[in-house]
Amino acid sequence: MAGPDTKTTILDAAEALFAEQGYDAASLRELTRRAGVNLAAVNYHFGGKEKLAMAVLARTIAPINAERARRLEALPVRATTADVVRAFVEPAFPTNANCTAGHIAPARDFCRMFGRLMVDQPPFLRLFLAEQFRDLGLRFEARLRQSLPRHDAATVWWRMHFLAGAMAHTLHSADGLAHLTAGLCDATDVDAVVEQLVAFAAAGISAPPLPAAKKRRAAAPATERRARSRR
Amino acid sequence: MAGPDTKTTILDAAEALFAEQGYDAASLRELTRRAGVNLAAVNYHFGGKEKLAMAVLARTIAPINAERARRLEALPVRATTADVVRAFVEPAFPTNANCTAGHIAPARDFCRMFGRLMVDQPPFLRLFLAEQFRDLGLRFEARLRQSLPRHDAATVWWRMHFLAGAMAHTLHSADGLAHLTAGLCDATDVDAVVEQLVAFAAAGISAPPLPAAKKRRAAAPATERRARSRR
DNA sequence: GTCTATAGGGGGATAGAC
DNA sequence: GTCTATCCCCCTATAGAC
Repeated sequence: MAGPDTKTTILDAAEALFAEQGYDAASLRELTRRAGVNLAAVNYHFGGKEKLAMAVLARTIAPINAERARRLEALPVRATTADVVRAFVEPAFPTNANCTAGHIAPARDFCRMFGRLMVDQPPFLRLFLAEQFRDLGLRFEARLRQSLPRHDAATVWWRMHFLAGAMAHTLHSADGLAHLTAGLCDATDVDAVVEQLVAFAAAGISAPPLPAAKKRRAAAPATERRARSRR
Repeated sequence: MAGPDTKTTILDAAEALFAEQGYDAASLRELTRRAGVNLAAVNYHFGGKEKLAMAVLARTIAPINAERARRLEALPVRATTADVVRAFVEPAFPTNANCTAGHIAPARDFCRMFGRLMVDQPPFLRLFLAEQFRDLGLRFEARLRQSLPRHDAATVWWRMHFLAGAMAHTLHSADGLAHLTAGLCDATDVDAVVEQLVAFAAAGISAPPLPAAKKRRAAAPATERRARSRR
């Protein structure tokens, strides 16, 4: 009998089902059927569907954020932007190193679940995730600005936002890209994906800040574009 | 009576409701209640909830993709990466120019709807969106590689994928960032947001391709790695 | 702790009158 | 084209036996 306890069994099944279908479309009936536990067990152990979703997320987020904080602390004073980005991105992916180091369970489906629920928008999930990330976000913003002294805060926040979107999309549907490109892009090589994302985001965040947008006029004279901009 | 026909009324209400709640959570009952039309009208005019969602998306995507194709054609031979990125990004946002040019109706809520349904994952939506984007994706990939002759195809596809994630996240929840930063980032200045996204993505896509990753050291002392940076 | 049974409330779709 | 009424499905949550 390979038997983790009921609570863990439910968490594992919820992770897989939320990954596939998102919060709203996933039903407790299918979940408990797959897990081989009774329907009522979810309410007994977690107190409802919403609390189950938060428990699933917390189980994944807590060790990831702890690792992010640890790496952030460990960065040298003059760390590059790429170092800071890596400290944020790498702990969220099941790389070989993360799996052997143990702070991520390799077999689980947390990856797609995480990316999926990050963009799912039931109000309680928005609030829960915002709360989980607020402190860490502030610390990363500060670190990024250390490495990019000429960047203003708003620019750094916008670019962190872009990174979050790229990361969520990659966590959740990298296999979609593999399919679209007929295997040219290999989503199973997690280490390579992380390297790509870090390189992309570090370069994007490091891009020169926009000229204060007062009379912004985009750079190159393409055939015809940008009649003007206001403000 | 300022009266668009029933079909348009339903499309507008669906756009708003899908934007708020996503496909699964939105119900036809609430939708028809808000629109002030009868519940049965949805099935009469569209043939079901799935077909309604595709109609809502098609109404938004068709003019956006037409504009993208037009701008892509109009690019000079030696267009920069930023030009190509801009041709992809700008038509999807309700900038002042797009609204006055008329290919986007400014008052509508297509922005959040589009970003929301782009990451929603009912199978029929995945297929529908993939079909809508395949051709255009191929043309953008070709153009990007023209501007970046040293980039291999897989690298360009990965970075287009990151751009898609950043764009979807921005379309759907830019206001979340405005809230998180207490107004420091202004999501209502669409032109500025587009400039930020173009600058970020152009720099990210232009980053040097990774060294072939043959013997990338995936392992390293797991406890304390990455003391240094590569460049 | 675990199960069965059921309460109680949606949901999408459709038939048929108007 | 539009409306009412209804079918039949599935959902979450809970009460109460074991």
